[in-house]
Amino acid sequence: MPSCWLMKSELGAYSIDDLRRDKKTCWEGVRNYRARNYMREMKKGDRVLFYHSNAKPSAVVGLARVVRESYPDLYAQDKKSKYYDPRATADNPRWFMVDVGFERKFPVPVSLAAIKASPQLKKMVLVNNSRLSVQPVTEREFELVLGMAG
DNA sequence: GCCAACGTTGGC
DNA sequence: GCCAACGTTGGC
Repeated sequence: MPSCWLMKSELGAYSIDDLRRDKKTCWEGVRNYRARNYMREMKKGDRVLFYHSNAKPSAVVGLARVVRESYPDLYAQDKKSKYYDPRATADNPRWFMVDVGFERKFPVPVSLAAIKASPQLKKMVLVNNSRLSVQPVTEREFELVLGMAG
């Protein structure tokens, strides 16, 4: 059984509509070790809740799927990139990314407020560590969120 | 290795 | 725009 994850994107940076248009995208720019480590655990076919942060309201807005397993994030070695990190080298890329493909957009987003209000979702990482941009989701949590999306 | 200072994330 | 929570950096 594939694992489940939640990945955040700032609404203004890259939205579910952008992913629907692009069909798939590389998830560059993650510069947090925990988030990076989770991406390295991802397997092709894993399911992803796509979350908009800095949105009104912030919400899970759709589904994506891992279509390529982790590989070096070369933006870290590109001086012109805003994701440039001088410590990243060809020998030790330091940062990694995955590719995710569009699956579907929810007709009704599942807001953070709704998730917080659900007693069954109290243990979601999203509720307890609001800053982690890539996080694991249990099978049950995943299904519950899907159910709330109608 | 501790911890203060600083920067970033992200909800509100 | 504010600020709490968290992560990172760097002096000692």
